[in-house]
Order: sequence, then structure tokens, then C-alpha cells
Amino acid sequence: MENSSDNIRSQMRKGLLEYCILSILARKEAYSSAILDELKAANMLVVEGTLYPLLIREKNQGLLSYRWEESPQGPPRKYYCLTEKGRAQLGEMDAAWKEIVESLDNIRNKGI
Amino acid sequence: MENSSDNIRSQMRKGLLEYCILSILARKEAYSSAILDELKAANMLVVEGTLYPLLIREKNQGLLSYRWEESPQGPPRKYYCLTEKGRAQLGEMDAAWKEIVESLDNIRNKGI
DNA sequence: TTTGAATACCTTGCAATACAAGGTACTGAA
DNA sequence: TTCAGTACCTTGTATTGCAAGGTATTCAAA
Repeated sequence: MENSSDNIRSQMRKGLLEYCILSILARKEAYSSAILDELKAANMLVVEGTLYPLLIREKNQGLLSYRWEESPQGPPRKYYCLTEKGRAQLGEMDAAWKEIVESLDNIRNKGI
Repeated sequence: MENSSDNIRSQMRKGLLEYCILSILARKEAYSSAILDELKAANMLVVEGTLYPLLIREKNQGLLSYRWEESPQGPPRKYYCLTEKGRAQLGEMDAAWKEIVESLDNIRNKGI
């Protein structure tokens, strides 16, 4: 096993990536590498092999759409943006996240 | 697919159960059904088939220990409590959780 | 012109998690 | 002795995230 702290963090991040991605795309459209950079900057570390299938999944669910755009250097980029459905789901996720934070606060600090 | 909100919540809860269980046992020892009830009360809904393997896993990692105790009615109960190692890990999880909440807050509200 | 570096896309196979749906076993009362 | 209630546990499956690959485009340097 690698670093135990890393394990703990990565385990806790599970299930939150979809929320992160919709949040990032709610601000502005972006292509995969840019999303990756934002996640890394926020310490929600991810690798390509995680991100690509996730984006494809969200696109297939109708939460995202994309368009191709030429890059100043290298191959064209796939710019993703939120659909109406994606925005609706992001709203639900906001509520769910708020509840979870409250639940954990309750469980952790109850009776102190 | 069942209720979409339920799906979202259950997805987000992933990876947080271990933290919840250590938190509950940090207050007082408890047996499985009591833990289950606390999790349900906190809206961190879980079923037996999830909880038992998790407890066994944490026990095997040395985070928990248990003792048998006679029940006023029915079969004996397995009372779990935190070990020293479990307490240490709970401390690390507190830090990890705090960071994750901050990260998500950053991602969600950046630039508002 | 062709080779390489940088960028960007994507897939496959694996390990771990949580769940659904079962099963076993002890106790006391009907 | 049978049944309801309580408590334990297992097996099989879907999903997630990761590691480790692969393909394709562009441009610059050899």
C-alpha cells in the first residue's frame, strides 16, 4: 500500500467527481485537459483514464454536449458544456451535497 | 432507474461510510444494528449487506475490535469499538474530509 | 522528408465499493 | 414444537476509479 493518507483521500473523493465536473462546466465550457487541470488545482486529483469515461457517460446521459474546436497547436479539442438537463442535475447535486455535509457534521460532532 | 435523487445521493455517499462508522464508534461502542440505526437516522442510508463486510474489513485492518455480549432477547451481539489505530485513522479522516469540503466549495463557488 | 516532441483523444483490464437477495442461528412466547 | 423477532453473515452483480496502455494530429528540427 502506498501512502495511507492518500488512500483515505482518494476513497473519500469517490462519487464526487461527477459533481465536480458539472460544477466546472457550469462556469464555462472546457475541454478535457483543462478540466483535468482544474481538478488537480483543487486537489481533486484525477487521471485521464478516469475522466474520459466519465465525460462520455455524462454525455450519454444527456447532461453534457460537446463541439469540436481547432487547437492552436496539436489535434482538435472537444469542448464540453452543460445541457439543460445537466443544469437541473447540478441543482439536485447541490442539494444532495448540502445534506451530506450536514449528515456528516451530525454524525461526527453529535453530543459534543 | 429508480428515483434520480436517490441515485445522486447514494453515489455521493460512496467512500464516506467508513468515516461515518469510525465517527459513531468514537462516541461509544455499538453493535451492528445500532450502527445501522444511527446511519439511517443521519440519512446515510445503508443496508446490512453493506455494513457487515465493512465492519469486518475495518476489523481486519486493525481499526476496530469487538467483544460478544449477551442480548436481553435473541442471539448475542457483537459490540465493536475503536482501537488506537482506529482513532488515529479517524484523525486523518477528519483532515481529509475538511480538505474535500473546502475543495468542493472552491470548485462550486469559484468566481462568484 | 522523416523523425520526434507535444498535445489530445480513447480503451482495456483490474480492484474496491455498495447493494440486492439470499442464508444461518439463537431466544422466548404462543 | 413451531413461529416471530433478533442478530449474525455470504454470494453475485453493477458501478466506479485507476493503471497502463494505444491512436491520431500538428509543428519544428534534423
